[in-house]
Amino acid sequence: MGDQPLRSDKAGELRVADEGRQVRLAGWVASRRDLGGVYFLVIRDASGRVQVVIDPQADPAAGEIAKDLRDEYCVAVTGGVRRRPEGTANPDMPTGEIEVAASQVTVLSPADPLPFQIDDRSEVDETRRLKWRYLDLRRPRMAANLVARSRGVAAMRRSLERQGFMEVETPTLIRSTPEGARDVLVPSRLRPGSFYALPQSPQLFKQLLMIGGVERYYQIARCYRDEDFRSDRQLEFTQLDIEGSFWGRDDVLEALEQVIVEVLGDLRGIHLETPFPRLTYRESMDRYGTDKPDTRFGMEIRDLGAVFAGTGFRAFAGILDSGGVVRGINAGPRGLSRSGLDALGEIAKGAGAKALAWFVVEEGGTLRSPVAKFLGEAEVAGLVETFAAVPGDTLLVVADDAGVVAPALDRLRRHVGHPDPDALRFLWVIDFPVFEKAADGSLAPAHHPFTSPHDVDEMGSDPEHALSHAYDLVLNGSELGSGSVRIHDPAVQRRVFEILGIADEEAESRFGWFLEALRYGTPPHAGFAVGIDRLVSILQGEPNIREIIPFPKTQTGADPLTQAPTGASAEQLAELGLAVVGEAAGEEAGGADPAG
RNA sequence: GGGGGCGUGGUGAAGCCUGGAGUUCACGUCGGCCUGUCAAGCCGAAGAUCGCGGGUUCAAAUCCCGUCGUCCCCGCCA
Repeated sequence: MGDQPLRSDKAGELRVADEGRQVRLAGWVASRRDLGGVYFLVIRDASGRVQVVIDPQADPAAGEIAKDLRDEYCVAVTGGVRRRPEGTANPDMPTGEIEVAASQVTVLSPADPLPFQIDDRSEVDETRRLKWRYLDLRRPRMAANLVARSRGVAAMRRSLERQGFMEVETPTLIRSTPEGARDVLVPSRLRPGSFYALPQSPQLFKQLLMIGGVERYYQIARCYRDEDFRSDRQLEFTQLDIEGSFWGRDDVLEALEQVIVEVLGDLRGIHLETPFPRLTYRESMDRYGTDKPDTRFGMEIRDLGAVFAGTGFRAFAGILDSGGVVRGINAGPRGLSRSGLDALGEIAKGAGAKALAWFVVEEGGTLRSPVAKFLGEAEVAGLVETFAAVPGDTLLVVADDAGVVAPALDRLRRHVGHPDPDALRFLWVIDFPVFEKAADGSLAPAHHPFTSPHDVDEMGSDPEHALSHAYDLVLNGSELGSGSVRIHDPAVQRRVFEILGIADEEAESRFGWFLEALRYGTPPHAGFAVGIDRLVSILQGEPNIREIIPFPKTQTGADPLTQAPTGASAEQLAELGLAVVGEAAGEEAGGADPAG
């Protein structure tokens, strides 16, 4: 050994062209087959795997070591590359034409019996995978996901560097600006009783960079939001954050389209057509009932107001008279039983609708439905025509306030739709409203208060209809990210705070440092942030972002591997001027490392 | 905060509804045989407080209550 390099070649890269070469491999024992007079090993490293043959007759020493090898031993192998004997090539392996005849085998590090097998043959309980995540990362699925993530991020950097962006880091210990999501707080030792927050996004810092003359900024930014977990949400996650000066919305969208094209070219080997479709928020709500439509399938929402204008069906008439809407989708040929249709009704109710009216189109254009008897001939014909329905189609109709009908039809549509799992439908949703209506009917800001409204006067006079320069990127029904044109005029910013009900003094105390910055010649600027975990998880066909994160946390914020979070020692708490009180105080702070 | 699913040798599953001896299957582990295998094969063995606590019962993996862990969804995520 000594000065000799541990490895001369990567296991997965050996080919027939290497025949006759002496090579030195290092990797893990992926499998060992003992045929009684000859051993076959499969050696795996990050590049792939290759078969190694050990002949104890020719090499008694190597044979002795091979006898004791077990799965996942870390080993070094020296030997000659040779073509496999006639008829023994393995077409399923890229290295299947050759094998390495070992002359020397060294155990670099033995391995205990494994808590689960290193292959993708069976689903292993996720908590177990996370507890031994370093072993899970050796499995093909996770290894491939790490590679995909790395290549995706590299493609983003490549595209942005080519477009003249500069990567700048922003702090992760920042002032808390309690808006939106809950902050993750970090206590300060030097100022006991004071706290930093971890950034929910680099929002204000990237705007300061614009004021600082950076003009084209990007960052692969870790973000923290202390809200409940979902399959697409973790306590910490990663965004591609970008911002540009002297820029408008279309500049942002076009720059990002180039980034996405670069990523897809690398990860999927396809060239996406640009520009991506753009829907206004209004259009998206009308056609799909959501601001993140899955356009991999049709079933668009149709408005039936004209069909039922003056209807004798009192349920519909009453709703239309009081300003509600009657809308529906053609769910296509479902062949559903009564109970299946009732189950759809439950889905609609679960989304807030009072009822679902279903119609099955029969031969001759008549409708089978509990409410068919209330409808006139013209209404039946109108329904069939509006949905371009053919016999066998199931029509699902909801009548209520528009704000109730949209989510109900959205949920129904997603439930009955059959999206092509291989399709990738990127689109932009633009012109979001400034405010969205909460469940209780009150108006709440839909975006952060630095988002530029189309017209700040309209924002004050007609808040319900005011639009903002905010936009989202959507892929296959998932929100990948959002951005906006920012306010660069301090006067406008003050008006916006005012309209949002944030008093001058409050704005001053929370954001004074930022408002002052706006006063020193702020360039018009706009930007965006893309959820990298979400993007890669969809491209990898993974059901959740934990598969894309090397060391994720469980739904309760725990890490099964390290057991984080833990309590803190009395010494740590004392230094920080903190005391644990209430129920939490009863729990043992045993996990803390007193040596800290 | 709410609704739902899951928890059975090291791993994955079946068993649970309809209670009756820790029963079954595949993988892994350990030992033996085997000189061209590649999810090697064949033979044999070991390995479990059925997540935990309580209750019902003559009897609980199974039924009930609680609890812990985990996953999915609603709320929440400017």
